[in-house]
Formats: sequence, structure tokens, C-alpha cells
Amino acid sequence: MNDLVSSTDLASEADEPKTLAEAAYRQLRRDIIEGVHRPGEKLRVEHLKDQYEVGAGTLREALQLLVTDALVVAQGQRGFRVAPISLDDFEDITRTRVLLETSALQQSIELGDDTWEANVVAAFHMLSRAEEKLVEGAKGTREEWELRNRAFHEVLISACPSRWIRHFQNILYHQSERYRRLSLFRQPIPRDVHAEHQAIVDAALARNSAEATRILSDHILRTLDAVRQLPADFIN
Amino acid sequence: MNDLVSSTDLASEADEPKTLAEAAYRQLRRDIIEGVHRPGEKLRVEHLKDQYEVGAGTLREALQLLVTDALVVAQGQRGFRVAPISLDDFEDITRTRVLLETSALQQSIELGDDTWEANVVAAFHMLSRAEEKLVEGAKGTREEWELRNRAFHEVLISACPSRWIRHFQNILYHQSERYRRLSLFRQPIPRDVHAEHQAIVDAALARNSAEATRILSDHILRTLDAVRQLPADFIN
DNA sequence: ATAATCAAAAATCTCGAGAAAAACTGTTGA
DNA sequence: TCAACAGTTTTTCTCGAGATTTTTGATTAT
Repeated sequence: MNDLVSSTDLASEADEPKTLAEAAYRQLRRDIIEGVHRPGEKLRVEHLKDQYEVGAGTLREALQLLVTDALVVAQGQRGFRVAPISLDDFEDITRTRVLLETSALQQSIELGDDTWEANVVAAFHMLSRAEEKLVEGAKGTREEWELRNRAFHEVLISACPSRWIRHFQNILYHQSERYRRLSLFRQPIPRDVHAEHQAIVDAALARNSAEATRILSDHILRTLDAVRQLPADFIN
Repeated sequence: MNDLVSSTDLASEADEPKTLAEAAYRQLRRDIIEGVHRPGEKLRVEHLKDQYEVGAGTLREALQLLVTDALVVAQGQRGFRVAPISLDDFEDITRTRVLLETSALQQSIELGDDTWEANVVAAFHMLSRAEEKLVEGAKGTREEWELRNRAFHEVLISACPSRWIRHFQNILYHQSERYRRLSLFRQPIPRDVHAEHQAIVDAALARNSAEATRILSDHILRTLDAVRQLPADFIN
């Protein structure tokens, strides 16, 4: 077998980019999330079109796509700008994520079949391996851990039939990833998330909805504290 | 006084369009919601650019903006298409709306001040007047009722501090409006929503969170039944 | 020194034409 | 009758240049 999960998202993005605009969109998104373009920074089309090797109109489209994800804000006739960050915003993102993700998990636990269980176990295994490599300190493992962490959370709620909840959760995950990168840069050794993930998996497979959502809730909210402890100038 | 509420949305759209692309975007959005462009219909740039009197690139941008609202879907290199509709989708939209809107109302009731109460009462009054005109059967009142109904629901949750919840709720409201128009076309005399709205207002002002969210929940879910009773070919 | 005014410069927004891809149609062969 | 193929037509995607708006900088007056 090749891939157990099949992502049928509202805005599918699993496959590779089929247009120049989308390619530029993804590069830009990565650069924004990784902090290459700082929050609040002005995004001048004239400069960026050379940097990303596309025409002005094409880059414009890419920027427009990023507005969808709320990673870029368009201000009337005054061009584009990287979405600013703030502690309040992150708190908002986190709490909204809790609301959506717990609801999705609850439905997943209720409706998930054997394949879902298998996917959860598999994703957890992948994540655990990435965590091991992370403490070993090899390079490039941060990227892999991020990917697998995201996959794990996605698989957890994959049995939730609501495409809209998954869509919104997707957007919020990208948003929070931006903040998490900031905190991880400062505090490169993550807290013991393994046990938390394990507990979520156990509760989920035991079909203990209340317990699973409670742990997931705490798990997500804990990232709030990590960002709260950042020096103020990190949040602009 | 002119306007009590001040909408500080994530993607503000209260003011008038400042660019041709945004103007085209709003016209297109209205036409899609009102059913001028049917669900699933292909949106050819070449035809539409004449109809909306803008350049090809500009219309392209407008379409891209509509993808944000999920009213238009972009398919790789095969152009744009009006987002299809289905009963499953509407059920999803409605249930997600309930999740978000009840949470927002709960926070609103918890945090709303006197001004919020005044806004709620005012919006309810405006809506009630529109309902009276609606049963009288004057023309153009449908449009006004829609606007005031939307304003009422918006004001109810306006004291919720979460910009993200309000943002998502906004998107979902546009979506459900499409479906509601279909059902209202068939069934032009709306059910007795006045009593429901009254009950919500009473519970909200009494700061009875549990009661208010329960009524709001039923209120939103009731629209589901209305659409369910439509003949199958209305939902494609 | 501060504020207001006006001109120059930079950036954005808009448009139409050319290149690339997809859809269509008619023909040929099994 | 059906399937496969190739040429034609349509549509989308991309690009650079011109028009419009915003921003910047210098000058002048209070």
C-alpha cells in the first residue's frame, strides 16, 4: 500500500502545483511561515517578482491566494503586507483551534472505523520516530517533525465528516505554525509532547471521547504558554 | 448617532470598494449568491470580462477572491467554476455554523456591555419592522429583510472577542445564504421566525447563556428542514 | 522649529496580446 | 458501433507596458 489517507479537502493542496501562480504561492507561504518575510513587512510586487521569477500579475495572484489563508493582508490600493502577529491574535487562534479540533475529534471518535484507527496508530508511530531523531539533534529533523506533527493532528480528525471544520482547522494550523516557529527558535527543545500524544491516541482508540478531547484541549492550550514566555519584542 | 456597530473584521468589507477588482468581486459574489450564476456553472473569463466591464487579469483577481469565500472553486489549469451545492454540504455548513455561532453568542453574553445590549435591541427592532413589511408583500423587502437578518445575527455575536470565529461565521453565513435563497424562492412566506428571534433576545439580555444558545441552535437548524423539503433537482 | 504645500519618484493597479494548455470535432480503422 | 487519433478551436495562463494612485522629499511660510 502506498498511502492510507486520502485528503479530500475543500482546497486540496496535496498534489504538486499545476500553475506558476500556485508554485509562487507555496514558496511565499513557506517563507512567511518560516519568518523569511517578517510580520508586518510590506510585500512589494516589483521586488518579489524578480525574487520568485514570475511576472507581476502572476505574483499578484499568489499574494491574493495568501490573503485566503490570512497570512497576507491586502490594504485597498496600498499593496500587500505580511499579516501582523500579536499575542492576542495567537490566543484567539489557539482557542478557536481548540473549539474546532475538539469538536472534530469527538466526531472522529464516534464515526472512525478500523482504517481510521490504523491511520492514527501509523501517524503516531511516524511522529514518535521523528521525536527520537529530534533529540538526537540531526539537522533537518525539525522540518520532518513539523510535517509529521501536522499529519498526526490531521489524521486524528480525519474521520470527522465536516469538510468545513477541517478546512478552518487547516487555516488555523498554518497560522499557529508561524507562532510556534518563533517559540521553538528560542526554546529549541520541545516539552515532553510524546506522553500527551500517547494519551490522546489511547483515549481515542478506547473511544473515550471526553477524555480524548480534554487532553487534546490541554495539549493545544499548552503552546499558548510557550509563546507567552517569549520576550515582548518577538511579537512585534 | 449614525451607526452603533463598528465592524472590525479580519477581512473588512463594510466600506466601499477601492479597486476595480474588488468591485467586480462584490458584483460577482452577489450574482452567485442570488443564483444568477448557477451552482457548478463554468465561469469563463473571456465572457465575464465583458459582462463586468473589466480586463481579463482584473476579473481573474476577482475570481481568486471568491475562492476565499468558497463560492468559486479553481480547478488547476481548467479555469473557475461556481461552487457546487449539495444537501450534505448545507448540512455541514449549518452544523458548523451552530458550533461557531453558539460559542460566539456564549462569549457575547458573558462579555457584552450596555452598548452591546442596545445594539441587540436596535437590530431586533429593525428586523421586526422588516418582517412586518415582508408580510405586507411590498417589493424589494426581501432584500432588506436579508440585510437586517444578517445584521441581527452579526450584532448578537459582536461582543465575542474572537476575530477568527467572527471571520469564519461570516464565510458560512454567505454560504448558507445561497441555500436559503433557494428555499425562500419556493416557500416565500417564512416561518414564524419572529418569536424565535424574540426568545433569543430575551435570553441574551437576561444573560441566560444556556437558554440563548439552545434557542439559537434550534433556530439555525430549522433552516435545514426548509432546504431538506426542496425537490431534489433544486440541489442539482 | 513646526506645519503646510507642491513637485518628483515609486509603487500599485489595469489592460490587451502572445504562449501554453485543454476541449472539441471529424476522420480513420478495427 | 465503438475506440483511437490528429488537427482545429477555444480557453486559460502569463507577461510587460501604460495609467492612476500613493508616498516621499524639498521648499516655503508662519
